[in-house]
Amino acid sequence: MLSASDDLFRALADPTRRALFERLCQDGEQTVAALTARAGVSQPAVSKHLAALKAAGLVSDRPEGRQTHYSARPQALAPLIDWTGRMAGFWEARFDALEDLLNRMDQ
Amino acid sequence: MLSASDDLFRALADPTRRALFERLCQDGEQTVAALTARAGVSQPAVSKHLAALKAAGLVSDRPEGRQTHYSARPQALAPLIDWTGRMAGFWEARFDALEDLLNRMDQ
DNA sequence: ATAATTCATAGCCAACAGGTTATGAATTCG
DNA sequence: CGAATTCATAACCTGTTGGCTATGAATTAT
Repeated sequence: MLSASDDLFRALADPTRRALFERLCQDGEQTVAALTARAGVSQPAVSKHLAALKAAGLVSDRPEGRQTHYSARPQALAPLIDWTGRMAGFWEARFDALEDLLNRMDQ
Repeated sequence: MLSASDDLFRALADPTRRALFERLCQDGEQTVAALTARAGVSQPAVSKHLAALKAAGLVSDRPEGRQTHYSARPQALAPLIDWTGRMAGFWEARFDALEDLLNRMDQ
């Protein structure tokens, strides 16, 4: 059962990758060089992380001359938001059921 | 910069672990044996996953005799929800700024 | 034309993650 | 007490991951 959002969860699991995505969300489009300058890892490492983010749909790239501009695609977070919502939803549902039960016991 | 929610993201990265958490959210408290029955992996594997989930605060355990009951703690998802909110927030802010700029250019 | 810049890919390596079987501790049943 | 059950831990193996350096392709600057 390989969900499509599997890539999403896995992509966000790495702190370096999350930091890259955060920067793109905050500051908008950036070149690889700009991202590398603050990433704390080598340029090839950054490129690989960006490839992973792209595979998960979290970023898109815009080649222009010899540089590549990357930008965030926060829409890609939707499955994650859905999932957390479902989990919280299940929780509420079970909580409501308990409340119901307690109410009935009260009578 | 090792964030506390690092464990959280990493814990949710594994599909087997997510499935365990989902089951606990849906069906409530479960023993290790019950979880193992549907996990598709061995009992020790399940125990290890549960330990990881517990380390991330996603589940709590309740030892009772020779069995251990696990249950979900969806509150632990809060940092994740916060984070996605911030990312979307940054996005909106930048979007609004762009809209603003376009409006001003329009005049 | 030559040199420099920007990025992606290849190749390598150490560390980690997820799986297994084996085992042991604690509890419960006969 | 002895046997069986339930779970966690240990020991081990393998594939993956994240990092690096080296390199090459493509573009831009001199």
